[in-house]
Amino acid sequence: MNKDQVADILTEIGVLLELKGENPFKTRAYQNGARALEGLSEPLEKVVSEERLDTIPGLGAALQQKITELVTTGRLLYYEELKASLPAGLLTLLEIPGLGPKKAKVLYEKLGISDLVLLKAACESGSVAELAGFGKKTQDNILKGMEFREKYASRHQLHHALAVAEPLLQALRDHPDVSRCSTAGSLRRSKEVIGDIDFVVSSKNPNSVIAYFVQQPTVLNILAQGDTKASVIVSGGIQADLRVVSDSEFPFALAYFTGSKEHNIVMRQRAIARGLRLNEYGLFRSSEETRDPNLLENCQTEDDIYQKLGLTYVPPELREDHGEFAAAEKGDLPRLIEWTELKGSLHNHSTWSDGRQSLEEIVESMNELGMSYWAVTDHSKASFQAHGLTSERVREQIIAIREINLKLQSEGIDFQLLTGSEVDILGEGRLDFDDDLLAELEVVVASIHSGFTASESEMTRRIIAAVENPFVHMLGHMTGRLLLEREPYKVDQHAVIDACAATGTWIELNASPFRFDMDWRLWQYAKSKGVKCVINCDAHRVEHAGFLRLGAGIARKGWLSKQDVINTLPLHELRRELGKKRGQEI
DNA sequence: GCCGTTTTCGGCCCGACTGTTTTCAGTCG
Repeated sequence: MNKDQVADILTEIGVLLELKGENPFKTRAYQNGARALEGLSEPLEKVVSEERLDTIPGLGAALQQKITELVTTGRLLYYEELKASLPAGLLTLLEIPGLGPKKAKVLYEKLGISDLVLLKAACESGSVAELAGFGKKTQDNILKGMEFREKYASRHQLHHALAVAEPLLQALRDHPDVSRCSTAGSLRRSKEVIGDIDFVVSSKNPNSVIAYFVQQPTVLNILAQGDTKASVIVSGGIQADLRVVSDSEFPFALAYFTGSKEHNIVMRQRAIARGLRLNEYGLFRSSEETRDPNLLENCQTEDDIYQKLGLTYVPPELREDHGEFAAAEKGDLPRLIEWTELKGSLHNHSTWSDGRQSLEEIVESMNELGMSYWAVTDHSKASFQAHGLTSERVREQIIAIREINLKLQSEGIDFQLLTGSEVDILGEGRLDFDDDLLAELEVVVASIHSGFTASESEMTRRIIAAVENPFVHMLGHMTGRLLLEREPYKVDQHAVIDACAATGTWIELNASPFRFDMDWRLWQYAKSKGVKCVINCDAHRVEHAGFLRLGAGIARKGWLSKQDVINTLPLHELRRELGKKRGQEI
C-alpha cells in the first residue's frame, strides 16, 4: 500500500471518528497524519522498513503503529472495525452542502438515515424539519443541495474555473468602489482541479460591491449574502465566494484566502512564535484576541507579511506546506518559470492523426502567437482510434514539414515546425516504430495508450524500457490520468524518474487541463535528480496553445525554473539538446 | 491523537454566515 492510499484511509478514519462524535482534536490528528504522508518525498514502504516513521512530525505512536500495519499487511483492523460500526452510505451525506458530521449523526441516530435515498425521502416527508436543531429552511437546503449535486460535480477543471473567474474579476476591477482585487484560493495557487472560486476585494463600500457581484450575469444562484462576504453559484455549477475588506486589511485577507489551509496554519504558528497573532484582518502585536489598529503591524502587501514572519515572499503556487517554509527562511526559493518564457511545444497533433488543424494552419497560428517552434508529433500506428500514422505516412509527413520549413525560411519568417512522433509504448516496452524511423525524427515522445490495467511492476518495466531507447527524447503523460474522469494507471513514478535521470530522458508536463501529468508533487524529486521538464500542450486544436500558460502554473507548483524546462530554449539550443541523448554533437 | 527549551497535562487556527435559536451550534473555508 503506497502513501496516498494510506493517507486516504487515515483521512477517512478522521471523518468516521467525527461521525461518531469523537474529540475533534483526535479527528484532526488523523487528518494531520494523512497530510504528513502526502508530503513525503520518498516511498512510504522504505520509511516503514527502515523504522523512520517516528522522524515525521505529526505521527505519534498510535499513527505509526497503524501506518506500519497498513503498509506491511495491506489492512488495518482498527479501520475495518470502525467502518463496520457505521453504515457505508453515511459518508455520502457529508457531500451535501450544509450537512456536516454533527447533523449527519443526528439524522442517523434519530431517523435511521444512512444514505442519500433515505435522506431524500425523509426531507420530502417533512420529518427532517421536525428534528431539534433542524427546520424547514434546513430541510429545503438539503433537498436543493442534493438536486445540485446530481446536476453538477463539486470539483472543476482549471480551465473551466478560469473561464468564469476571469470575466468576474474584470467586472470587479471595473467597479468604482473597488480599490484592490484578486482571485484567491486554489485558483490563485494554480491547483490542478478547483473546488470553488475565491475573490478578495478591498472597498470602502462593501455592500455596493457585494450587491453588484451577486447580480453578475453568470450568477445562477445566491447561496449567502452578508455585509462582508457573498457566496454564489455561477455558470457551470461552480461556487464563487467574494470577501470584501478594507484596504489596510487587503494583504492579510488575500494571504488568508489564498491558503492553502496547511500553509496558513504554519503562518499562524510562526506568528505565535513571535508573540504575534495572524488572521485575515491583520498581524497583531498581541496574543490576545483583538482588532485594535494600534497593535497592527504595518503591511501594505503580502510580501511585507512574509518579511515580518522571517520569510522571503512565497509565490501563491508554492503555498502548500511542501517545503516552502524551510526554503523561504534561507532565501532559497527558486525564481519560478513564467509562461512567457516558453518558446514552443514539443508534443502536438495535426489533421494527419487526430488533430483539428492542418500543418499550414498550425504554422499560421503559432507564428502569430510568437512561438519559435512547434513539434508535430502525431500518433503512431498502434493508436488506430486516433488515426495513428504508418511509417510510410510519417516519412511523407517529414517531407511535407521540410517543405513548409524551407518556405518559411525563404520568406524570412522566424518559425519552424519540428518533425516528430508520439510513439506508442507497446507491451514489454517495445515501441510502435523501429529505431531507423525514430532516428529520422527530430522529436520523439513515447507514451502509453493501451494496456492500462497492467500491474504496477509491469507498467513500470514497460515505461523504463521505453525511456532506455536512445531515440526517445521524452516520456509523455506519465500516468495517463484524466482529471475527474479517469484514474491514473499504476506506475512507480519514482523508479521511472530515476530511469529518466540515468538515461538523460526528459519528462513531459502535459499542460492539457484534463491531464497536468506528471503531477506537480513529483517535480521537486525529478529536479533533484537532474531530470528536465518539457511543458507540452498535447494540442489537438490550435486554441490549445493556451494550455502553455496553465502548464507553466503547474510547473511553478513543482518549483520549476526556466532552466529546468527544455522548451524555454531558443531553437538552436533546443536542437543541440535534442541531439545529446543520441550521442550527436551539433 | 500529537506535542513540548517555562508544560508529560492541557492545549490544539479562527472568523463569517445561516438557521434555529432567545444566546448559540453547526458548517464552511
